[in-house]
Amino acid sequence: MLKKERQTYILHQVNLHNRVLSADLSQEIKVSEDTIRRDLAELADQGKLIKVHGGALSQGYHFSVHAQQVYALDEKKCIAQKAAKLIQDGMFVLTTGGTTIIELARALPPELKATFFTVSLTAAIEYMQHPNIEIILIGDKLSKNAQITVGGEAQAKIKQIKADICFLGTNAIDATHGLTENDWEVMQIKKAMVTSAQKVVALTIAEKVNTAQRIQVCDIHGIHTLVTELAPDSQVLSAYKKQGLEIL
Amino acid sequence: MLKKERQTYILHQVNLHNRVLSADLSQEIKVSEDTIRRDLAELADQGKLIKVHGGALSQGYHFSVHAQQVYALDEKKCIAQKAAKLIQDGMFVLTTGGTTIIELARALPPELKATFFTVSLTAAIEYMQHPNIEIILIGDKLSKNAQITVGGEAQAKIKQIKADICFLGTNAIDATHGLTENDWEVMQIKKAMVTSAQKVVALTIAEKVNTAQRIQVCDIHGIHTLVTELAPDSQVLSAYKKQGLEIL
DNA sequence: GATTAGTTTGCAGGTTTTTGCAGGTTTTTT
DNA sequence: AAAAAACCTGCAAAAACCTGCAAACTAATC
Repeated sequence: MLKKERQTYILHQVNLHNRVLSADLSQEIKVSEDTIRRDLAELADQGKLIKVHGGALSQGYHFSVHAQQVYALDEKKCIAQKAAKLIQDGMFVLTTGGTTIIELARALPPELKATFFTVSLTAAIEYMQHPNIEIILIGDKLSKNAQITVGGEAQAKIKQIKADICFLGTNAIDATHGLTENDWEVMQIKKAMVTSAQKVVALTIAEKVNTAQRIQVCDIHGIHTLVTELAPDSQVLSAYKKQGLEIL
Repeated sequence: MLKKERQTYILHQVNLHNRVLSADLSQEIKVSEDTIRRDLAELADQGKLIKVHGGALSQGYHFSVHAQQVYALDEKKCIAQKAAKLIQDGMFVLTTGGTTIIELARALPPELKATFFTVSLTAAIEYMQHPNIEIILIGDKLSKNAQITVGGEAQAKIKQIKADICFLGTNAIDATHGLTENDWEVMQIKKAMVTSAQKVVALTIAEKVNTAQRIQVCDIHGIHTLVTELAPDSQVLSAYKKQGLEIL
Protein backbone atom coordinates (compact mmCIF):
# COMPACT_ATOMS: atom_id res chain seq x y z
CA MET A 1 0.00 0.00 0.00
CA LEU A 2 1.36 3.39 -0.99
CA LYS A 3 1.94 6.13 1.51
CA LYS A 4 -0.68 8.42 0.01
CA GLU A 5 -3.17 5.61 -0.12
CA ARG A 6 -2.49 4.74 3.48
CA GLN A 7 -2.92 8.29 4.65
CA THR A 8 -6.19 8.62 2.79
CA TYR A 9 -7.35 5.44 4.45
CA ILE A 10 -6.31 6.69 7.89
CA LEU A 11 -8.09 9.98 7.36
CA HIS A 12 -11.18 8.14 6.25
CA GLN A 13 -11.12 5.99 9.37
CA VAL A 14 -10.67 9.01 11.61
CA ASN A 15 -13.57 10.86 10.07
CA LEU A 16 -15.67 7.74 10.27
CA HIS A 17 -15.04 6.76 13.87
CA ASN A 18 -13.85 10.07 15.30
CA ARG A 19 -10.84 8.31 16.75
CA VAL A 20 -8.20 5.79 15.80
CA LEU A 21 -5.56 3.89 17.71
CA SER A 22 -2.07 3.59 16.26
CA ALA A 23 -1.96 -0.04 17.32
CA ASP A 24 -5.20 -0.87 15.47
CA LEU A 25 -4.16 0.86 12.28
CA SER A 26 -0.79 -0.80 12.35
CA GLN A 27 -2.46 -4.21 12.47
CA GLU A 28 -5.05 -3.38 9.81
CA ILE A 29 -2.66 -1.92 7.29
CA LYS A 30 0.20 -4.22 8.28
CA VAL A 31 2.90 -1.64 8.68
CA SER A 32 4.89 -0.82 11.78
CA GLU A 33 3.45 1.47 14.41
CA ASP A 34 6.29 3.86 13.71
CA THR A 35 5.02 4.38 10.19
CA ILE A 36 1.52 5.01 11.47
CA ARG A 37 2.89 7.49 13.95
CA ARG A 38 4.76 9.31 11.22
CA ASP A 39 1.61 9.41 9.12
CA LEU A 40 -0.42 10.76 11.98
CA ALA A 41 2.21 13.40 12.66
CA GLU A 42 2.11 14.51 9.04
CA LEU A 43 -1.66 14.62 8.88
CA ALA A 44 -1.72 16.52 12.14
CA ASP A 45 0.73 19.03 10.69
CA GLN A 46 -1.63 19.56 7.79
CA GLY A 47 -4.41 20.11 10.27
CA LYS A 48 -6.43 17.15 9.08
CA LEU A 49 -6.62 15.46 12.46
CA ILE A 50 -5.48 15.86 16.03
CA LYS A 51 -2.74 13.60 17.25
CA VAL A 52 -2.91 12.37 20.84
CA HIS A 53 -0.99 9.84 22.86
CA GLY A 54 -2.07 6.46 21.54
CA GLY A 55 -3.64 7.54 18.28
CA ALA A 56 -5.58 10.46 16.85
CA LEU A 57 -8.95 12.19 17.05
CA SER A 58 -10.96 13.82 14.32
CA GLN A 59 -10.87 17.57 14.08
CA GLY A 60 -14.26 18.51 15.33
CA TYR A 61 -14.62 15.81 17.88
CA HIS A 62 -13.65 17.79 20.92
CA PHE A 63 -15.93 20.74 20.51
CA SER A 64 -19.47 20.40 21.71
CA VAL A 65 -22.58 22.24 20.73
CA HIS A 66 -22.80 23.71 24.16
CA ALA A 67 -19.70 25.74 24.72
CA GLN A 68 -18.74 26.48 21.15
CA GLN A 69 -17.20 29.90 20.94
CA VAL A 70 -17.82 31.75 17.75
CA TYR A 71 -14.86 33.17 15.99
CA ALA A 72 -15.19 36.59 14.36
CA LEU A 73 -18.70 37.05 15.64
CA ASP A 74 -19.09 40.71 14.71
CA GLU A 75 -18.05 40.11 11.14
CA LYS A 76 -20.46 37.23 10.86
CA LYS A 77 -23.31 39.30 12.27
CA CYS A 78 -22.64 41.98 9.71
CA ILE A 79 -22.68 39.40 6.91
CA ALA A 80 -25.88 37.88 8.25
CA GLN A 81 -27.61 41.27 8.23
CA LYS A 82 -26.84 41.78 4.56
CA ALA A 83 -27.73 38.25 3.56
CA ALA A 84 -31.05 38.25 5.41
CA LYS A 85 -32.34 40.94 3.02
CA LEU A 86 -32.15 38.49 0.14
CA ILE A 87 -34.95 36.39 1.56
CA GLN A 88 -38.54 37.28 0.66
CA ASP A 89 -41.81 35.96 2.00
CA GLY A 90 -42.82 32.67 0.49
CA MET A 91 -39.38 31.64 -0.67
CA PHE A 92 -37.93 28.14 -0.51
CA VAL A 93 -34.52 28.49 1.14
CA LEU A 94 -31.77 25.91 1.32
CA THR A 95 -28.99 26.25 3.91
CA THR A 96 -25.91 24.43 5.12
CA GLY A 97 -24.58 24.61 8.67
CA GLY A 98 -21.81 26.58 10.33
CA THR A 99 -21.68 29.54 12.62
CA THR A 100 -22.29 32.12 9.90
CA ILE A 101 -25.53 30.40 8.96
CA ILE A 102 -26.57 30.43 12.62
CA GLU A 103 -26.09 34.18 12.64
CA LEU A 104 -28.17 34.42 9.48
CA ALA A 105 -30.95 32.54 11.25
CA ARG A 106 -30.79 35.01 14.12
CA ALA A 107 -30.83 37.97 11.77
CA LEU A 108 -34.06 36.97 10.05
CA PRO A 109 -36.99 39.33 10.56
CA PRO A 110 -39.35 37.70 13.08
CA GLU A 111 -42.43 37.77 10.89
CA LEU A 112 -40.75 36.30 7.82
CA LYS A 113 -42.88 33.59 6.24
CA ALA A 114 -40.83 31.09 4.32
CA THR A 115 -39.83 27.44 4.03
CA PHE A 116 -36.32 26.50 5.08
CA PHE A 117 -34.62 23.26 4.09
CA THR A 118 -31.51 22.45 6.05
CA VAL A 119 -29.03 19.71 6.88
CA SER A 120 -27.87 21.46 10.03
CA LEU A 121 -29.11 20.59 13.51
CA THR A 122 -28.07 23.84 15.07
CA ALA A 123 -29.52 25.95 12.27
CA ALA A 124 -32.82 24.07 12.58
CA ILE A 125 -32.92 24.89 16.26
CA GLU A 126 -32.47 28.57 15.47
CA TYR A 127 -35.18 28.55 12.81
CA MET A 128 -37.55 27.09 15.38
CA GLN A 129 -37.56 30.46 17.12
CA HIS A 130 -39.39 31.94 14.14
CA PRO A 131 -43.13 31.25 14.31
CA ASN A 132 -43.85 31.56 10.57
CA ILE A 133 -40.97 29.59 9.21
CA GLU A 134 -41.62 26.04 8.14
CA ILE A 135 -38.58 23.86 8.61
CA ILE A 136 -37.79 20.74 6.65
CA LEU A 137 -34.90 18.84 8.10
CA ILE A 138 -33.01 16.74 5.59
CA GLY A 139 -32.14 13.44 7.23
CA ASP A 140 -29.27 10.99 6.89
CA LYS A 141 -26.12 10.06 8.74
CA LEU A 142 -25.05 12.78 11.12
CA SER A 143 -21.46 13.96 10.71
CA LYS A 144 -20.09 14.71 14.16
CA ASN A 145 -17.45 16.80 12.55
CA ALA A 146 -19.60 19.24 10.67
CA GLN A 147 -22.77 18.77 12.71
CA ILE A 148 -24.79 18.34 9.56
CA THR A 149 -26.36 15.33 7.94
CA VAL A 150 -24.36 13.83 5.09
CA GLY A 151 -24.69 10.91 2.71
CA GLY A 152 -26.48 9.70 -0.37
CA GLU A 153 -29.99 9.95 1.05
CA ALA A 154 -29.49 13.56 1.97
CA GLN A 155 -28.01 14.37 -1.44
CA ALA A 156 -30.93 12.73 -3.19
CA LYS A 157 -33.43 14.69 -1.09
CA ILE A 158 -31.66 17.96 -1.81
CA LYS A 159 -31.78 17.25 -5.53
CA GLN A 160 -35.56 16.84 -5.31
CA ILE A 161 -35.95 20.36 -4.01
CA LYS A 162 -36.18 23.33 -6.37
CA ALA A 163 -35.13 26.09 -4.00
CA ASP A 164 -35.24 29.80 -4.79
CA ILE A 165 -32.07 30.56 -2.95
CA CYS A 166 -29.29 28.69 -1.24
CA PHE A 167 -26.93 30.00 1.45
CA LEU A 168 -23.55 28.40 1.86
CA GLY A 169 -21.41 28.99 4.90
CA THR A 170 -18.00 28.96 3.29
CA ASN A 171 -14.64 27.64 4.43
CA ALA A 172 -12.54 28.93 1.59
CA ILE A 173 -13.15 30.79 -1.64
CA ASP A 174 -10.73 31.70 -4.37
CA ALA A 175 -11.15 33.19 -7.84
CA THR A 176 -9.37 30.33 -9.58
CA HIS A 177 -10.30 27.31 -7.43
CA GLY A 178 -13.80 28.44 -6.63
CA LEU A 179 -15.47 27.13 -3.51
CA THR A 180 -13.39 24.52 -1.68
CA GLU A 181 -13.83 22.30 1.35
CA ASN A 182 -11.71 19.91 3.39
CA ASP A 183 -14.31 17.23 4.01
CA TRP A 184 -15.50 14.97 1.24
CA GLU A 185 -18.94 14.36 2.64
CA VAL A 186 -19.60 18.03 3.29
CA MET A 187 -18.46 18.86 -0.23
CA GLN A 188 -20.99 16.43 -1.66
CA ILE A 189 -23.82 18.05 0.27
CA LYS A 190 -22.83 21.56 -0.77
CA LYS A 191 -22.47 20.46 -4.37
CA ALA A 192 -25.98 19.06 -4.32
CA MET A 193 -27.25 22.34 -2.92
CA VAL A 194 -25.52 24.43 -5.56
CA THR A 195 -27.20 22.46 -8.33
CA SER A 196 -30.62 22.55 -6.68
CA ALA A 197 -30.95 26.28 -6.13
CA GLN A 198 -31.89 29.08 -8.53
CA LYS A 199 -29.51 31.44 -6.80
CA VAL A 200 -26.42 30.51 -4.84
CA VAL A 201 -25.16 32.85 -2.14
CA ALA A 202 -21.79 32.32 -0.43
CA LEU A 203 -21.31 33.85 3.00
CA THR A 204 -17.74 34.30 4.04
CA ILE A 205 -15.61 36.47 6.28
CA ALA A 206 -12.89 38.46 4.53
CA GLU A 207 -10.22 36.30 6.09
CA LYS A 208 -11.33 33.30 4.09
CA VAL A 209 -11.44 35.10 0.77
CA ASN A 210 -8.59 34.05 -1.54
CA THR A 211 -7.88 30.88 0.39
CA ALA A 212 -8.37 27.36 -0.87
CA GLN A 213 -8.77 23.91 0.59
CA ARG A 214 -8.36 20.52 -0.96
CA ILE A 215 -11.72 19.55 -2.39
CA GLN A 216 -13.66 21.66 -4.85
CA VAL A 217 -17.40 22.17 -4.41
CA CYS A 218 -17.90 24.24 -7.54
CA ASP A 219 -16.01 26.82 -9.54
CA ILE A 220 -16.55 30.50 -9.15
CA HIS A 221 -19.34 30.58 -11.76
CA GLY A 222 -21.44 28.24 -9.67
CA ILE A 223 -21.88 31.09 -7.20
CA HIS A 224 -24.04 34.09 -7.98
CA THR A 225 -23.61 36.30 -4.94
CA LEU A 226 -20.80 36.75 -2.46
CA VAL A 227 -21.50 38.30 0.93
CA THR A 228 -18.65 39.53 3.11
CA GLU A 229 -18.25 42.21 5.75
CA LEU A 230 -16.15 44.32 3.37
CA ALA A 231 -17.45 47.19 1.29
CA PRO A 232 -18.43 46.02 -2.23
CA ASP A 233 -15.75 48.19 -3.86
CA SER A 234 -12.90 46.68 -1.86
CA GLN A 235 -9.72 45.78 -3.77
CA VAL A 236 -9.79 42.22 -2.52
CA LEU A 237 -13.07 41.57 -4.27
CA SER A 238 -12.34 43.04 -7.69
CA ALA A 239 -11.34 39.68 -9.16
CA TYR A 240 -14.71 38.24 -8.23
CA LYS A 241 -16.55 41.25 -9.59
CA LYS A 242 -14.81 40.81 -12.93
CA GLN A 243 -16.07 37.24 -13.06
CA GLY A 244 -19.61 38.57 -12.81
CA LEU A 245 -20.41 37.89 -9.16
CA GLU A 246 -22.74 40.15 -7.27
CA ILE A 247 -21.00 41.48 -4.17
CA LEU A 248 -22.77 42.59 -1.01
CA MET B 1 -10.43 5.02 25.70
CA LEU B 2 -7.72 7.56 25.01
CA LYS B 3 -6.72 10.04 27.65
CA LYS B 4 -7.81 13.04 25.61
CA GLU B 5 -11.09 11.38 24.82
CA ARG B 6 -11.66 10.63 28.45
CA GLN B 7 -11.00 14.20 29.47
CA THR B 8 -13.36 15.48 26.81
CA TYR B 9 -16.00 13.14 28.11
CA ILE B 10 -15.45 14.25 31.69
CA LEU B 11 -15.66 17.88 30.69
CA HIS B 12 -18.88 17.22 28.87
CA GLN B 13 -20.36 15.47 31.86
CA VAL B 14 -19.35 18.33 34.13
CA ASN B 15 -20.92 20.94 31.90
CA LEU B 16 -24.01 18.83 31.57
CA HIS B 17 -24.74 18.07 35.19
CA ASN B 18 -22.80 20.93 36.76
CA ARG B 19 -21.02 18.40 38.94
CA VAL B 20 -19.43 14.99 38.79
CA LEU B 21 -18.21 12.47 41.34
CA SER B 22 -14.86 10.78 40.84
CA ALA B 23 -16.35 7.48 41.93
CA ASP B 24 -19.12 7.66 39.30
CA LEU B 25 -16.77 8.54 36.50
CA SER B 26 -14.37 5.82 37.51
CA GLN B 27 -17.16 3.26 37.22
CA GLU B 28 -18.54 4.62 33.96
CA ILE B 29 -15.24 4.87 32.15
CA LYS B 30 -13.75 1.85 33.88
CA VAL B 31 -10.46 3.31 35.01
CA SER B 32 -9.14 3.70 38.52
CA GLU B 33 -10.23 6.64 40.65
CA ASP B 34 -6.63 7.78 40.73
CA THR B 35 -6.68 8.30 37.00
CA ILE B 36 -9.90 10.27 37.24
CA ARG B 37 -8.40 12.39 39.98
CA ARG B 38 -5.36 13.10 37.85
CA ASP B 39 -7.62 14.06 34.94
CA LEU B 40 -9.66 16.37 37.12
CA ALA B 41 -6.50 17.96 38.46
CA GLU B 42 -5.25 18.59 34.92
CA LEU B 43 -8.54 20.02 33.73
CA ALA B 44 -8.68 22.18 36.83
CA ASP B 45 -5.19 23.45 36.05
CA GLN B 46 -6.41 24.45 32.62
CA GLY B 47 -9.25 26.27 34.29
CA LYS B 48 -11.90 24.14 32.62
CA LEU B 49 -13.53 23.00 35.83
CA ILE B 50 -13.26 23.39 39.57
CA LYS B 51 -11.94 20.46 41.54
CA VAL B 52 -13.51 19.74 44.89
CA HIS B 53 -13.28 16.93 47.42
CA GLY B 54 -15.04 13.95 45.84
CA GLY B 55 -15.25 15.23 42.30
CA ALA B 56 -15.53 18.48 40.36
CA LEU B 57 -17.91 21.34 39.60
CA SER B 58 -18.51 23.21 36.37
CA GLN B 59 -17.22 26.71 35.92
CA GLY B 60 -20.70 28.08 35.50
CA TYR B 61 -21.04 29.91 32.23
CA HIS B 62 -21.99 27.59 29.45
CA PHE B 63 -24.67 28.06 26.87
CA SER B 64 -26.94 25.16 26.41
CA VAL B 65 -29.28 24.64 23.51
CA HIS B 66 -31.87 23.23 25.83
CA ALA B 67 -31.77 25.33 28.92
CA GLN B 68 -35.35 24.34 29.61
CA GLN B 69 -35.78 23.02 33.08
CA VAL B 70 -36.80 19.46 33.19
CA TYR B 71 -39.72 18.38 35.25
CA ALA B 72 -39.17 15.36 37.54
CA LEU B 73 -35.50 15.15 36.60
CA ASP B 74 -34.48 12.66 39.27
CA GLU B 75 -37.21 10.24 38.33
CA LYS B 76 -36.26 10.50 34.68
CA LYS B 77 -32.60 9.90 35.46
CA CYS B 78 -33.53 6.78 37.37
CA ILE B 79 -35.60 5.53 34.45
CA ALA B 80 -32.81 6.33 32.02
CA GLN B 81 -30.33 4.31 34.07
CA LYS B 82 -32.53 1.24 33.92
CA ALA B 83 -33.36 1.64 30.25
CA ALA B 84 -29.73 2.15 29.19
CA LYS B 85 -28.97 -1.41 30.26
CA LEU B 86 -31.23 -2.76 27.53
CA ILE B 87 -28.91 -1.51 24.81
CA GLN B 88 -26.06 -3.77 23.69
CA ASP B 89 -23.11 -3.12 21.41
CA GLY B 90 -24.03 -3.29 17.74
CA MET B 91 -27.75 -2.74 18.18
CA PHE B 92 -29.95 -0.65 15.92
CA VAL B 93 -31.89 1.63 18.22
CA LEU B 94 -34.90 3.77 17.35
CA THR B 95 -35.87 6.67 19.60
CA THR B 96 -38.43 9.45 19.81
CA GLY B 97 -37.77 12.78 21.50
CA GLY B 98 -38.68 14.18 24.86
CA THR B 99 -36.82 14.89 28.05
CA THR B 100 -36.79 11.29 29.24
CA ILE B 101 -35.08 10.22 26.03
CA ILE B 102 -32.50 12.97 26.52
CA GLU B 103 -31.73 11.53 29.93
CA LEU B 104 -31.42 8.11 28.35
CA ALA B 105 -28.87 9.54 25.92
CA ARG B 106 -26.91 10.96 28.81
CA ALA B 107 -27.03 7.70 30.72
CA LEU B 108 -25.49 5.65 27.93
CA PRO B 109 -22.07 4.17 28.72
CA PRO B 110 -19.45 6.24 26.94
CA GLU B 111 -17.96 3.34 25.00
CA LEU B 112 -21.23 1.97 23.66
CA LYS B 113 -20.98 1.16 19.97
CA ALA B 114 -24.36 1.23 18.31
CA THR B 115 -26.46 2.87 15.62
CA PHE B 116 -29.20 5.25 16.71
CA PHE B 117 -32.07 6.35 14.50
CA THR B 118 -33.97 9.33 15.78
CA VAL B 119 -36.45 11.99 14.80
CA SER B 120 -35.41 14.25 17.65
CA LEU B 121 -33.00 17.15 17.24
CA THR B 122 -32.12 17.39 20.88
CA ALA B 123 -31.58 13.67 21.26
CA ALA B 124 -29.30 13.70 18.22
CA ILE B 125 -27.21 16.43 19.82
CA GLU B 126 -26.81 14.31 22.93
CA TYR B 127 -25.86 11.22 20.96
CA MET B 128 -23.15 13.27 19.29
CA GLN B 129 -21.26 13.33 22.55
CA HIS B 130 -20.67 9.60 22.29
CA PRO B 131 -17.70 8.86 20.06
CA ASN B 132 -18.77 5.39 18.98
CA ILE B 133 -22.42 5.96 18.27
CA GLU B 134 -23.50 6.37 14.68
CA ILE B 135 -26.48 8.65 14.33
CA ILE B 136 -29.02 8.58 11.55
CA LEU B 137 -31.32 11.53 11.68
CA ILE B 138 -34.70 10.92 10.13
CA GLY B 139 -35.68 14.00 8.18
CA ASP B 140 -38.97 15.68 7.31
CA LYS B 141 -41.02 18.63 8.50
CA LEU B 142 -39.92 19.80 11.91
CA SER B 143 -42.68 20.05 14.49
CA LYS B 144 -41.95 23.07 16.66
CA ASN B 145 -44.22 21.65 19.27
CA ALA B 146 -42.58 18.33 19.82
CA GLN B 147 -39.13 19.24 18.44
CA ILE B 148 -39.13 16.14 16.31
CA THR B 149 -39.54 15.59 12.60
CA VAL B 150 -43.00 14.45 11.52
CA GLY B 151 -44.78 13.60 8.29
CA GLY B 152 -45.11 10.97 5.61
CA GLU B 153 -41.47 10.94 4.56
CA ALA B 154 -40.32 10.34 8.10
CA GLN B 155 -42.88 7.58 8.59
CA ALA B 156 -41.79 5.90 5.38
CA LYS B 157 -38.14 6.04 6.42
CA ILE B 158 -38.93 4.58 9.83
CA LYS B 159 -40.78 1.72 8.22
CA GLN B 160 -37.68 0.88 6.18
CA ILE B 161 -35.67 0.33 9.34
CA LYS B 162 -35.64 -2.98 11.14
CA ALA B 163 -34.55 -1.85 14.57
CA ASP B 164 -33.64 -4.16 17.45
CA ILE B 165 -35.20 -1.93 20.05
CA CYS B 166 -37.30 1.20 20.20
CA PHE B 167 -37.59 3.63 23.09
CA LEU B 168 -40.72 5.74 23.42
CA GLY B 169 -40.87 8.72 25.70
CA THR B 170 -44.46 8.44 26.86
CA ASN B 171 -47.09 11.05 27.60
CA ALA B 172 -49.77 8.76 28.90
CA ILE B 173 -50.21 5.04 29.37
CA ASP B 174 -53.20 3.09 30.55
CA ALA B 175 -54.01 -0.61 30.73
CA THR B 176 -57.21 -0.29 28.69
CA HIS B 177 -56.39 2.53 26.23
CA GLY B 178 -52.74 1.63 25.78
CA LEU B 179 -50.29 4.29 24.70
CA THR B 180 -51.96 7.60 23.92
CA GLU B 181 -50.89 11.00 22.59
CA ASN B 182 -52.45 14.40 22.05
CA ASP B 183 -50.80 15.25 18.76
CA TRP B 184 -51.82 13.53 15.54
CA GLU B 185 -48.46 13.88 13.81
CA VAL B 186 -46.50 12.64 16.79
CA MET B 187 -48.83 9.69 17.12
CA GLN B 188 -48.14 8.71 13.51
CA ILE B 189 -44.40 8.76 14.07
CA LYS B 190 -44.64 6.67 17.23
CA LYS B 191 -46.96 4.24 15.54
CA ALA B 192 -44.45 3.77 12.75
CA MET B 193 -41.75 3.14 15.31
CA VAL B 194 -43.76 0.56 17.20
CA THR B 195 -44.26 -1.45 14.03
CA SER B 196 -40.61 -1.20 12.97
CA ALA B 197 -38.94 -2.43 16.12
CA GLN B 198 -38.39 -5.95 17.44
CA LYS B 199 -38.83 -4.76 21.00
CA VAL B 200 -40.79 -1.72 22.13
CA VAL B 201 -39.85 -0.06 25.40
CA ALA B 202 -42.00 2.67 26.95
CA LEU B 203 -40.31 5.06 29.37
CA THR B 204 -42.65 6.86 31.67
CA ILE B 205 -42.68 8.49 35.09
CA ALA B 206 -45.13 7.00 37.59
CA GLU B 207 -47.27 10.11 37.45
CA LYS B 208 -48.25 9.38 33.86
CA VAL B 209 -49.16 5.75 34.47
CA ASN B 210 -52.91 5.16 34.31
CA THR B 211 -53.61 8.37 32.44
CA ALA B 212 -54.87 8.66 28.88
CA GLN B 213 -54.99 11.24 26.12
CA ARG B 214 -57.11 11.48 23.02
CA ILE B 215 -55.26 9.66 20.28
CA GLN B 216 -54.12 6.07 20.54
CA VAL B 217 -50.66 5.07 19.34
CA CYS B 218 -51.08 1.38 20.07
CA ASP B 219 -52.78 -0.83 22.60
CA ILE B 220 -50.97 -2.28 25.58
CA HIS B 221 -49.87 -5.38 23.69
CA GLY B 222 -47.87 -3.27 21.27
CA ILE B 223 -45.47 -2.58 24.12
CA HIS B 224 -43.08 -5.18 25.45
CA THR B 225 -41.34 -3.43 28.31
CA LEU B 226 -42.36 -0.64 30.65
CA VAL B 227 -39.70 1.31 32.51
CA THR B 228 -40.66 3.50 35.46
CA GLU B 229 -38.90 4.71 38.58
CA LEU B 230 -41.10 2.45 40.73
CA ALA B 231 -40.10 -0.95 42.04
CA PRO B 232 -41.32 -3.69 39.67
CA ASP B 233 -43.62 -5.17 42.31
CA SER B 234 -45.51 -1.93 42.91
CA GLN B 235 -49.31 -2.13 43.15
CA VAL B 236 -49.79 0.46 40.42
CA LEU B 237 -48.12 -1.79 37.87
CA SER B 238 -49.87 -5.07 38.58
CA ALA B 239 -52.42 -4.52 35.83
CA TYR B 240 -49.65 -4.22 33.25
CA LYS B 241 -47.82 -7.23 34.57
CA LYS B 242 -50.98 -9.30 34.18
CA GLN B 243 -51.12 -8.29 30.52
CA GLY B 244 -47.66 -9.75 30.05
CA LEU B 245 -45.47 -6.63 30.04
CA GLU B 246 -41.96 -6.78 31.36
CA ILE B 247 -41.52 -4.19 34.12
CA LEU B 248 -38.23 -2.55 35.04
C1' DG C 1 18.20 -1.38 -18.50
C1' DA C 2 21.28 0.45 -15.28
C1' DT C 3 22.28 4.34 -12.27
C1' DT C 4 21.53 7.55 -8.99
C1' DA C 5 19.23 10.74 -6.01
C1' DG C 6 15.61 10.99 -3.04
C1' DT C 7 11.87 8.72 -0.16
C1' DT C 8 10.06 5.67 2.68
C1' DT C 9 10.17 2.04 6.01
C1' DG C 10 11.45 -1.01 9.90
C1' DC C 11 14.29 -1.66 13.77
C1' DA C 12 17.32 -0.99 17.82
C1' DG C 13 17.93 1.79 21.68
C1' DG C 14 16.69 4.93 25.02
C1' DT C 15 13.13 8.31 26.77
C1' DT C 16 8.64 9.76 28.17
C1' DT C 17 3.81 9.07 29.30
C1' DT C 18 0.25 6.72 31.33
C1' DT C 19 -1.75 3.89 34.66
C1' DG C 20 -2.74 1.13 38.76
C1' DC C 21 -1.39 0.03 43.32
C1' DA C 22 0.52 0.19 48.04
C1' DG C 23 0.98 2.84 52.10
C1' DG C 24 0.25 6.80 54.64
C1' DT C 25 -2.33 11.38 55.27
C1' DT C 26 -6.20 14.38 55.18
C1' DT C 27 -11.07 15.30 54.98
C1' DT C 28 -15.74 14.12 55.81
C1' DT C 29 -19.33 11.67 58.09
C1' DT C 30 -21.47 9.30 61.86
C1' DA D 1 -13.66 10.05 68.52
C1' DA D 2 -13.91 6.43 65.34
C1' DA D 3 -14.84 4.91 60.72
C1' DA D 4 -15.16 5.70 56.01
C1' DA D 5 -14.12 7.94 52.06
C1' DA D 6 -11.20 10.62 49.40
C1' DC D 7 -6.65 12.16 48.76
C1' DC D 8 -1.62 12.31 47.85
C1' DT D 9 3.12 10.39 47.06
C1' DG D 10 6.16 7.47 45.14
C1' DC D 11 6.97 3.49 42.51
C1' DA D 12 6.95 0.09 38.87
C1' DA D 13 5.24 -2.04 34.64
C1' DA D 14 3.40 -1.37 30.27
C1' DA D 15 2.63 1.18 26.48
C1' DA D 16 3.66 4.73 23.46
C1' DC D 17 7.07 7.73 21.81
C1' DC D 18 11.30 9.63 19.58
C1' DT D 19 16.02 9.45 17.26
C1' DG D 20 19.21 7.84 14.20
C1' DC D 21 20.44 4.59 10.83
C1' DA D 22 20.57 1.19 7.31
C1' DA D 23 17.87 -1.43 4.06
C1' DA D 24 14.31 -1.21 0.66
C1' DC D 25 11.85 1.05 -2.43
C1' DT D 26 10.52 4.87 -6.17
C1' DA D 27 11.21 7.59 -9.83
C1' DA D 28 13.64 10.08 -12.81
C1' DT D 29 17.88 10.32 -15.68
C1' DC D 30 21.43 8.55 -18.43
